[in-house]
Amino acid sequence: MSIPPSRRDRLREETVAHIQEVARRQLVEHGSAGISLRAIARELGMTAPGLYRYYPSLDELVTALIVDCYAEVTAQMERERDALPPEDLPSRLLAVSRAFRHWSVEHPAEFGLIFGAPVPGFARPPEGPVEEAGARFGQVFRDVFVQLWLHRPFTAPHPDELDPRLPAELLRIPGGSLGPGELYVFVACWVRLYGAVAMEVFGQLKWAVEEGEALFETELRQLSRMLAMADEYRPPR
Amino acid sequence: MSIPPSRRDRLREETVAHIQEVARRQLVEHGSAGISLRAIARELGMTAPGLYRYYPSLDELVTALIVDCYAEVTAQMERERDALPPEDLPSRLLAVSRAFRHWSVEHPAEFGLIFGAPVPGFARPPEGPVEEAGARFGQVFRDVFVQLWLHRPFTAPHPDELDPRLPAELLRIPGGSLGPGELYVFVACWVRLYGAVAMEVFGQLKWAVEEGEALFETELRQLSRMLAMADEYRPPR
DNA sequence: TTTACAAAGTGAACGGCGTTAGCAAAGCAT
DNA sequence: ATGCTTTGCTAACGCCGTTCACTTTGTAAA
Repeated sequence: MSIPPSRRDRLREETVAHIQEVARRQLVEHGSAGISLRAIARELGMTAPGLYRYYPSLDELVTALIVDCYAEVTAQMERERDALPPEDLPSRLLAVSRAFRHWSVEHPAEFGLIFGAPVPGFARPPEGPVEEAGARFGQVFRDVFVQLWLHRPFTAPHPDELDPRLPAELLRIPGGSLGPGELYVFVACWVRLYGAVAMEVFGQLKWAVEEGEALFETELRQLSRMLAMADEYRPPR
Repeated sequence: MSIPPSRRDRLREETVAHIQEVARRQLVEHGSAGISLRAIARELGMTAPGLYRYYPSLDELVTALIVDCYAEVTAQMERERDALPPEDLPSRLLAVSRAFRHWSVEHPAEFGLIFGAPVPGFARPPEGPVEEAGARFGQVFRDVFVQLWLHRPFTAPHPDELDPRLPAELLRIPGGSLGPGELYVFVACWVRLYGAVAMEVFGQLKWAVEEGEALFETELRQLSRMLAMADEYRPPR
């Protein structure tokens, strides 16, 4: 099945890695709109049309970058999670949440690319590798959440309290044995974390709080209370 | 103080309105990156350099657009608020929240422009009219929230439960007589609403919920519970 | 080892972009 | 009628993504 990579294949992979690297730096320094094939080629000592041997368009390059970023934040969250004992699920939930925020705050351009407004011209199709990378990302928080509920269930709202359209939708989430009420709590928790991080990264929080971490930690503490793990909340470090 | 507008001044204002109108349409149809001076000029029957008599750069035009959008969503929220009796504060809070979501869902491009990732090249300075428009926008939800607390206070977390850095920061918010705990609840509520709307508009919610309104209404209902107005929650329409 | 083929990269060109500079016409006030 | 300001134009510069035709280079088959 797997053919040993020829010399040319290795060279090609190296070039691809080089291109992504330079593109990533341009993303960081000039924003997603500042990624330019000509500038990348210039920095690599080649010409812009040559890049079309590696990507069919600028959009596809940006898409590859999106997949990369998803994989990066996913890996960081998994790393922080795996540094804690598998049975300490409260700590693991706090860890993946904090890892998400840390990566996002330290990579605002990348965060905007994958979690911000999809640029109409730029790609974001429901099929393909972006969706898969996004699914793998979402799995990390979800898995820890489900494990937490299995080992120490919390009290969730009764399904009657949910919008009548919600339960059917929520049950499509691959959430083990969680009921609609618990699935809503899961989504609501993630919405809160996403909201806090997005507002901080996008600079929408400065009117209220300069130090994003202070708000985020308070949110985590309140979330812990909601998940019946208030006693297990610990400040970071 | 106010000089009657001369004929030329009127013409100028009309041209400015025209430009913004066309630019807005381009924003809607092609995204913020698709706004082009040349295309605007083409549609207006003039040439691109002529536009520089009205805006010093494309960035400034986009900035003007941002201010416009802020004013628009603000006005819509105020309109929905004022359609309800001043003493019915729970209904007013629900109304401004729903108005925020409705405007955002129906104007995704505009939402991305004002609430999404700031494009590095594009403007978003802390001074100037953008900040003012943003402040006026935030005031709407905040005013209703403060009024609600004054007339029917809810129980907020004790300041000890907040991150130690938070109270000092929160007390800078012009929030009447609210204490740190109540101010945190205010910010947390807004973060939840913002998070739910941003995820819906940015398409980050589809893995969980197709119908954004269902989640949003459930959030509103849970928020109502938190604000001791659970009995006053009513589904929309 | 020669030959055929595929891959990688180039230069030229097209149309689009924001922006600047210099210039002509029109409007306004004196 | 004279000056000045405002408005808009053309031309140009340097970017950009993308396509096309071409050369060079590496690989594999004969």
